Amino acid sequence: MPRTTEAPRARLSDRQAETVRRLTEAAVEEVAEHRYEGLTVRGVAKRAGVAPATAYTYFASKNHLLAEVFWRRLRDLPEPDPLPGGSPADRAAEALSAVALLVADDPALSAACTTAMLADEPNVLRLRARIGLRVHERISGATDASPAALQAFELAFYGALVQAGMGHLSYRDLPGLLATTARTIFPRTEECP
Amino acid sequence: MPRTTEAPRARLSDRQAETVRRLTEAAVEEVAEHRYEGLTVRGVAKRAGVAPATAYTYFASKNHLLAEVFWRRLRDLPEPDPLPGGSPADRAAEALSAVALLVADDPALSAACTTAMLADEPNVLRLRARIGLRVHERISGATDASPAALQAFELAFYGALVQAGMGHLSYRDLPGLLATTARTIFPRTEECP
DNA sequence: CTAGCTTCTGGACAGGTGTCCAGTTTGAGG
DNA sequence: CCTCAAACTGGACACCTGTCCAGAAGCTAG
Repeated sequence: MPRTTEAPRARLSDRQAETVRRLTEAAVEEVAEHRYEGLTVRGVAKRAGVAPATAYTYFASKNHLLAEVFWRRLRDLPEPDPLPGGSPADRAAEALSAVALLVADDPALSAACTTAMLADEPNVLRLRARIGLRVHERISGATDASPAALQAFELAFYGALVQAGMGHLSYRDLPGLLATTARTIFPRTEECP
Repeated sequence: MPRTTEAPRARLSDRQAETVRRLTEAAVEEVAEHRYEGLTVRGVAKRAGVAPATAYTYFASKNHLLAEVFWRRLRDLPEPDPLPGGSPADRAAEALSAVALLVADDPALSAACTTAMLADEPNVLRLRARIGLRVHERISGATDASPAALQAFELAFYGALVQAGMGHLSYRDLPGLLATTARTIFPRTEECP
């Protein structure tokens, strides 16, 4: 009986996991060439050397596929050091900057992932929940500020991510922006009685 | 020569403006019945008593149509009273709560508008720019806090809107959440020396 | 080696999308 | 009342999407 791995749909055999990996890699390449609009599941399948029907076995749509790309990168992101140097604000900003920069090397990819993540589909929804949880863990692990401050910063993070995904902000500016925002939200809590 | 009105595409005659109005109204009804996924431009056209080709004359896609619905409501929203009672935080929260609640009466509609607003299409992009400008005006008009605080709150607002659009937050909770967030971000500036 | 499962294939399918255009209706100006 | 341009119609079009399934190919246990 074949081994299994964590998977986009359920449990996968090694062979299936490899197919899925090739598909997600091909998706990254396709999006780099054709951007979000130009990417099709059939195109990704072709590039991955796989029949379209096979791709659809694992991914219900291109949004599902791209969301999986983001999720895999986030999953593989090492946890931030627990309480390293710096103020609570800096630690929080750093913890989320890493997430914001996950796909920042390729602008087309980051835009595509953002769009995909926002899709209203069951599979995307499931991935989004996982991602949201991970983000929440990262930020609450990075600082012990008040829940209201944490929530405010988390909201601002998603706002920034969406703005960047829509092209209103550059991904490269996100770390700086998050740092400024964190300093606006967090340190006051300590300074004021 | 017929009068013209501000329009989704360009300048419209009275007759065209009426057609567009009927289409946006029909869209609201359709989305209430069939939700975002079930809405089709052809369905909206039928309900509005108009040929599909006519609908496509004014709206390039269902996202464009739904974004227009949101934009029209925002356009018709009265400006917040300039500096009424309350702290800067309360004023800011109030100014943006009104925006968040624009489509909150119908959950399906609010979700649909959120999804549509995030689409990567030229027409939606144009509307988004207008809406972003309007939001920015509202918040900067409501308080004279520092630019960093304003930006932080604006980001949090969009974050909250997206979370609500994705169903992670209830629209009804947004005003309270925005108030809490505003109080976390703003008043400190004044209270601390 | 082979039986029997798992995985992949390739092509057909129904449905939806946005575009186009020749032809009809509408209504304002003369 | 008539003219004529603006606005709408309806149906055909090419394309894309996700689903399905019968059969081929690949692996693994016996």
